[in-house]
This record gives sequence, structure tokens and C-alpha cells, in this order.
Amino acid sequence: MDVKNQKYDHQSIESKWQKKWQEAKLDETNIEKAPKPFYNLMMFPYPSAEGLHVGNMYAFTGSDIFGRFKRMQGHNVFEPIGLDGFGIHSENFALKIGKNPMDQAKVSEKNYYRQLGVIGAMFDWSRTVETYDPNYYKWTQWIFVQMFKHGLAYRGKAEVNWCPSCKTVLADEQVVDGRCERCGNIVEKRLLEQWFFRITAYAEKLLQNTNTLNWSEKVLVAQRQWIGKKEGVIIHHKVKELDETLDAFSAYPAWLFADTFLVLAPDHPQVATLVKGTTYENEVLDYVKKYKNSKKSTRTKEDEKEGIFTGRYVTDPFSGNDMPVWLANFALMDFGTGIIRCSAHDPRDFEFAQKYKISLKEVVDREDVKTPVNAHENKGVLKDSGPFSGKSISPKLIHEMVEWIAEKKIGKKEINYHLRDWLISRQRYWGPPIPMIFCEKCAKEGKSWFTTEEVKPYIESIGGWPACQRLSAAMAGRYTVPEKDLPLELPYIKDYKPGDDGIAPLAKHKEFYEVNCPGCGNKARRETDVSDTFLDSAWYFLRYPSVGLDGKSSLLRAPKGDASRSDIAVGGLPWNPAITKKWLPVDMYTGGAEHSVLHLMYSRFITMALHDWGYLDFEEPFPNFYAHGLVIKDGAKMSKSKGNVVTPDEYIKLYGTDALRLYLMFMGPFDLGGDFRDSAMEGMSRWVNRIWRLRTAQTSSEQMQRALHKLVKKITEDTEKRRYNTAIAAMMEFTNLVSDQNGNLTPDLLKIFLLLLAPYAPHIAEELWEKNRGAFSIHQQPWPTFDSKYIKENQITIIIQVNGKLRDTLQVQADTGKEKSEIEKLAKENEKIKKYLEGQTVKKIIFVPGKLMNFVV
RNA sequence: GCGGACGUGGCGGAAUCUGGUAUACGCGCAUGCUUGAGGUGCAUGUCCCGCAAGGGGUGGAGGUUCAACUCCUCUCGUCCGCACCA
Repeated sequence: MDVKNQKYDHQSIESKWQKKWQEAKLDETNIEKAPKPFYNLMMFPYPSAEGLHVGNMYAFTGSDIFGRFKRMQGHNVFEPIGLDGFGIHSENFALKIGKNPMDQAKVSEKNYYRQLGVIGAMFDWSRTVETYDPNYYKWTQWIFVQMFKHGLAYRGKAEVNWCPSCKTVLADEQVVDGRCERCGNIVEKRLLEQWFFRITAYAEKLLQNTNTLNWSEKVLVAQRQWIGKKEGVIIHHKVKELDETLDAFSAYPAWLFADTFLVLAPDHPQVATLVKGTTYENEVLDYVKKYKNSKKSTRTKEDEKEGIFTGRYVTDPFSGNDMPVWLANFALMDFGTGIIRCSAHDPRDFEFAQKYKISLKEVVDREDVKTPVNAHENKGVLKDSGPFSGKSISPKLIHEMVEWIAEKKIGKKEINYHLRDWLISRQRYWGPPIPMIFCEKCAKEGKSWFTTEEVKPYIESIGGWPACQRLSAAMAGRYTVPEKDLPLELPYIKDYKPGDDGIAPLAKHKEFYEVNCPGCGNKARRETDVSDTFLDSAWYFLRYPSVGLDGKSSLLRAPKGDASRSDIAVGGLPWNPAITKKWLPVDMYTGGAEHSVLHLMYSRFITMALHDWGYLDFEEPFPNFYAHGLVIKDGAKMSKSKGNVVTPDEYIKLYGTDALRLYLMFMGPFDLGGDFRDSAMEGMSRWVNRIWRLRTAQTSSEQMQRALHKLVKKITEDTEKRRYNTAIAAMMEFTNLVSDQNGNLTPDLLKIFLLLLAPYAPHIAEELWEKNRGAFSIHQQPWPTFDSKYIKENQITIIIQVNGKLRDTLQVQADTGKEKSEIEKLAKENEKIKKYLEGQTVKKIIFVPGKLMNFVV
């Protein structure tokens, strides 16, 4: 017998079915009519390389198996795909290969979509989203406009990362330990005026809602950590000989009695006032100049301990003593008030005090600081071990201290968040131009969009006139590009490279930025920065179900104008409200934990804002989120520099899509990732061929029937919980059994097995389904059910232990296994057991019906 | 420093949620068969010590329990996130 002829020809069979499925529009969801919508979403890829990475395929396969499973369970599954191709990732790749990002986008799109087309996922190709499509970013700009109109977008000064060698602005993610990811040079900070989104306004809601989300725990923890809520107090300090108050923040109020000096951040706005006219003035200002805006990453160890006395003292409201005021660069303007009360408790403060010979207080026992009064009387300095105490102070004591402090009017309660406002502007080319206009004339006259007639409908939503006037003053001269003029298209330019001066490429194009002011009609200047790529991906899930419903969808794959769809035309919104109500929020979201903080936080923020403005009826876009693991290669992280990046293409060609899908899912638990090894890949290819060679017979043994029903139960449970690795192992066990029994399997039973296999290996399942006269398509069949009468064993194994150690097992009828006396009799007759019980007194017998008996002697 | 996850054969990993036959499934390896050879395919074996009977064994030390990979305490180690955070 020639085995070669029996080899599964994956290439022709897989492409045959891919074509048939496409022709049958098997994966195109009837968005309008679906009775049981299930929105199965996965994070769309950002093209930052030639093509798809095996890590992408890993994520998509894990998500797709779930989608296919849900479809067979009777849900109308919508599984969309698109490209997050606008922004810095794609731009950097284009720059690297010396191409215009706009040209490269088309090449990448073709490549990615070709690859995504052969990974066996049930993508609905009639509704793709590309973030660089003007019909998409029209609405990204629309969101920016709404943000501005609702007072959530503002201008402010901010530091940006600047690499002096690459002569470019870098995103935070591109700065690793203070150095440029690409060239290794130390990154500088430059203070520039930027656009921000006021995400901090939602800090509390973003935090509170984490309790309602069904997400992987580690992602929720990361989100809470990122928001970083800290409750504490602000203590007011009167400066001696000056009419000035210094406010310091503390999260550990039990220490406050121990503090002996104050430290300000070098860039604190009150520094100049403090030192004005003192003998220390010049020295301090030199210090400020040196350390202003310096971050840990750009400083040396010695710098960290540098400080300077301001020549001023404040009165400690707790003790009435004088406290010297110092400047030191370990105080950050970013946190709290930029002023620290310092004591011997903190190792950093302690070292600083030692160096500059600042007096400290004695340390007393923890027992003395159990209440605010105790703490006060003892001038309570905590002692745990040596001069430094841990920060483990009970929340109850903190609460009492805060109340006490508020009562004595020494300070006030304060909640501090680590979350910062979202810096949204980029001095780059490849992104949606920020749809704003600045008019100098209007600015001088104090006019802005907030003073126009158009503003009235929005007044209420931003809290009435006072808020509006405040915004008006801060936003003088600012107008949005009129909504009817959106999209504000990104022009094709030749000088798209980021400038060595930190100026956006579009700022060199008069024809782009010269516009008339929407307010006064005079010459004004259009914004030339583009928005952050995270804004593009913060709302794409809202778009997918509505793609095509406005008749002018995605550039490349727009459904041809369909008159029957005119009744649900979108009109003035990025999405169709009825469709959105039907399909959102997303039923299941799958993605990597690595960028789950930023992307998921921003998406939640945008959704909450849209909800508050009345555009959406839900606050949380992803009630269910599953974080998958990372694929590594031969024990090491995949990276271009190591040259160990696996591309799905070669493996699909060699072993087939199904084998690769199965292998990826078999490597390890889906939430933990796995190690990609070529030899193991071959093993999976062998199994696919074994499935191909499975033979059927006229009859099946009862054992086979039982095994199959158990398998149905196992695969159903494992797939639901996404334990794909153990599900595949169970299927392997089943095929091993079939081989052992020489193909003792009827076609009907084989077909049930194929149904279980279908979500995992869609092509071979379909082919074998057809060969066994199953009706097209296997993927539209209902998920099989099991009969519990086949699950119950009639022969069971009873474990016999002596003192908890396994000594023998008994094979008995299921009924017998429940009878204690019966089992005891059998066990005591057992030769092996007899040996262990001989000459011993049985003190106790533990019996678990149907499972085990344990003799305690 | 704070927070989280994890630690099981030569390797990836099962069993941990719900305490009850530790190492399922796969890789690798070994031997044999098939084959002109390589490959493929098939069969058998594969935690450790021991001829066997038996004994030991899930990073380490304790504890709870009739029984612990599983639960608890401590400890060591690895990985991830946050961090001059007051």
C-alpha cells in the first residue's frame, strides 16, 4: 500500500474550501436581520512590518475558534477584521524602508489582507475598517470635534520625547529606560504646547467600572494601577516672613508628626516667589535651571541626591516648629502638589537629611500610633526596623487621621490619581489632521468657538455659562473645522519625514494650513499636528457593524450601492443607532495583554464620553475581554533583531492552515502563550494526516460510542473556557482509540467527531464532512450534544488505599462501587490489600462512593 | 519598594477551580518492523532508585487532613506590570 497517496493534500483542499466559503458568503453576517447577534471581536493588527506575525495568527485563531463554536451553537456571529494602519507604527515602518506612508499603506493592506485571508478565520470581508481611510478618519476627527465642544479637549504645555540623533519626536512607548529605542541615544524632553484629552475627568468612573467587567484579572489590576487612585491629605504651611502658603500632599498621614523639613520640586511655580530677594536667590535659580523637568532616566545617581536650601522656613502646623524649605529633584511636579513633607521614615528623605545635616526626629514604637491622638501626643514616628518604617499603615488609621486633620483645619482631604491627561497631538505626518483652526485676531479679542451662536446647544452639557466662559478664555481664538467640512483629508506630500525642529510636516505646507477663520472670516491657521494613533483604535469597534450601511464605506471593499439599505442610512453619525443598539457592546473581545492598558483605557474613556453626550446607551464597550498569552520561539521572545520572527506563510505552505492553527492552540494554555518549535509543529502535521486516514466501519463498539459522547462533553466545556490545548489533546486521544480499535467507527459517529473538530480545523473538517455525505456546510451545523447515559460508566475503578497510599484498584460495576460494605468485603479479600492489613487494627475506613476506600491503620 | 502570575520528566505541558490512581496529549529519545536509502508509516518502551518485592518523587521548610501538585504559613527562584508616587 502506498502511503504517500494517502497524504492529506492541504494546499488544494484548503484553497478549494476558502473559495467555496467565499462564494457562498458563509461568513458574511446579516447585520440587520440577525436574530441572535454575537459580536466576536479581536484586536485588529497594526501593520508595522512586511506582513503578519505568527503572534497575530495565534490571537486570531484563538478568537476565531470561539466565534466558530458560538456560530455552531446557534448565534449569529459577526467576526470583523480591519487594519490599524494610521499612526506611528506604520509610519516608522514606511520611513525605515524609505517609502511614503501613504503609498506603503496600500502595499501593507494588500499583504495583510492576503495573509489574513488564508488563516482560516471566519472574517466578514464585506465590512472591513482601515483607520487611514478618509471615510473612517472623518469620524475620528468628528470625535475630536465633540471632545473640544464638550470641554474635554484643551491646549496645554507638555514635555515631548525628542531624540537628538534621530531628530524626531518619539512616542512614550518608543522610549526605553530614557533612551531611544532605535539608536540608543538619551532622549531629551522638550516643552511644547500640545492638545490633550481630559481623560482625568473620568478617572473615578474608569476605576469604579472595573468592578463590573468580566476581564482577565491581570488586565483589571493593570488598569487600576494605571489610574492609581491615592487618598490622602493636603497640609497647608505658612511661610515665615512671606504672605505665602505651601501645600504638601501626603498619602500616609500617620507619618506627618515625624516630618521635619519640606522639599519642593525644582520646577514648582512658587520657587521664584520664595527666593526673591534672599541671599540664596541666584544659587537656587541656577539649581532650578539645571534640574528643571529632569526625569530620573536622564539623571545620574549623584544628581538624585542633589538639593538646595531656599533660605525660607515654614511653620509646622502639627508641632509649631520651624521647618526648613529645600528644593530637591526627587520631588516631582507630576505627583501630588509638587511639595513633600519629609521625615526619617522614608529612606530617600533620610539619606537626604543626613547629607545636608537636616535634623530628624526620634523613632518610637508602632503601638504608640494607634490613633490620631496617640500619634499626636507621641509626635508619632513609627518604628518597624531601624529608622525606616514600612508603609503598611491600616486604612482605618489613615481615615481617622484625615478626619482629624480636616477637623483641626490643618489641611484637607485630597484624592490624587496617577492617571494623566491624554496627550493627543503628534508632530508627525501619518495620522488624522487635528480638525482645529486658530485665529490670532479672535484670540486677541477673546473670541472663540465658545462665543459663537453654535455653542448654545452645548452649554448645558458642559455645565452652563461659567464653565463655558472659562473654556472660552483658555481657548481664545480656537475653532473647530466645521463638521460639514470633514473629513479634513491628509494631503499627499513629499516631505513627510519628521522635522529636526519638532515641527510637524504639514506645518511646511501653506496650502494646507492657510484658511479663513470660521468666526471672523479673516486669515487663520489650521492645526498642523495629527492625532495619536490610539485615538484611531479607540472607537473602531463602534464602526464595524455599521460599515456599508451609509453607502460609502471602506475604500477597498465597499459594498456596491445597495438601494435596499437606504432605510438605515447613517446620516450624521459614525454609526447606525439601531444597528449599534442591536450589536453593541461587544460580546467577546480578545487581545494581547501587552497593550491592554492604553488601548482599553482609551476605548473605555471614549465610549463613556459618547455615552454621556447621548450617542451611546452603554458605558463600557467590552464587558467581556480575554487576554491571550504571548508566543515565543524556542524559548526566546521573537524579535527582528534576533531574527527569530516566525511568519505564518511558510508554515501554512508547508503544513497547511489547519495544522498550524491546531499547533498554535496546542502549544500551551491560550492565556499563557507558548513556545513555537518546528519539531512540535511536525507532530501536529502528523496528527492531521492521521485524521485524514481515519477509517469508518459498519458498526461501532459501545466503548467507541461512550468515548465519543464523553468527547462531546469535554470539547464543549473546554472550548467554552478556551482550554484549547486540552481540547485538542482529548481529540487526539479519541483518534488514538479509533486506531487501536482498527477503525471501529461508523460514519455517523465520525461526523460527530468532525463537528467537534470544525472550529479548530475548519478545512479538513469540511472536506471529510463532504466525503461522508454531510450537507454543506459543516460550519452551519448545530453543535453536537451528548447523551448522559453514555457518559456514565457501568464499569468503574475503585481506588484502595492504606493510610492514604495507593495499594490497589478494583474494577467493579457502577452500582457495586456505591456500596460501602461490598467494597470493603472485596478489598479485604484482595491479596495485596490483605498483606497491608495483616496484623493491623483498622481504626477507620474512609469511603468515597464510586471513587475510593482508604483504610487507616 | 508596591502589585500580579508562575515553579510538575530531557522539552511544551496535563491533573490545581471542585484535595482522592501525579506526569494525559504532543515533542524528543531508544529498540524493532516497513522501505533500495533518506523520509514517511507502524509497533513497543521512556519520572528516579531497584533483578524483584518495594521505595522515593510536583523548587525548599513547616502545617491542616484519613488523603496535598492542589488548601494554609514561611522561604527560595523565574517572569510580567507600576514606580524618585511623598
